Amino acid sequence: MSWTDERVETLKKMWSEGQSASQIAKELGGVTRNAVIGKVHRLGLSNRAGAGAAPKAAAAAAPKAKPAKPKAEPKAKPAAPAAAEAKPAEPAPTPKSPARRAIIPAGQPLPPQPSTNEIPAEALAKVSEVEKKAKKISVMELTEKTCKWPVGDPATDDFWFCGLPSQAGKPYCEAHVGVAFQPMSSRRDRRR
DNA sequence: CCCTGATTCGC
DNA sequence: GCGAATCAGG
Repeated sequence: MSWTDERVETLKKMWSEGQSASQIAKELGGVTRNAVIGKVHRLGLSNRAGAGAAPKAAAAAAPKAKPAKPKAEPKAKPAAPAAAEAKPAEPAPTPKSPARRAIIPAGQPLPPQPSTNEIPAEALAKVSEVEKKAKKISVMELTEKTCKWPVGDPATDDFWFCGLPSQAGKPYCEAHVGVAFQPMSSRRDRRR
């Protein structure tokens, strides 16, 4: 398979939508997630741009020597130029917030329950976006791999669980993890 | 072990 | 340019 305009278009679209590389690969067919990621990088959209892309520009290119075990001596580490600008006003963070009363019946552990604290508009937007395509599964269908974020009022039939694929070890999907946990300041970090 | 994206490097 | 292999991490 080759990267036709159409396929690239789909790739861009899905990537900016937050789809994972494997999902995109599956959708396109004929390619692996590696191929997708590789293409994403070559296209220069490794960073999920599109909307609230925080301009984390000029990352200090630590002039540290890497004593590690270099397979091959790289020529240099050209710190990315990172021309970050274009800051489209973040669309209003979803005023769509019907009176949500206590979710979760009588459970004790309930990490979520936003509204009290300020959650990044981006995170909220992400959640509402996710809730639209949530699988809406019942409690019976929850597994180790499904997001267990409850939505709606348990007292009504308008209650379901997100059900989207959760990260290993985490009870929620990426989006819900974002609003469930405050300390999400440990991300975006150049490895190696 | 499941998954994620990131990077390298032979092709 | 491509993507498998590899790596780093949740």
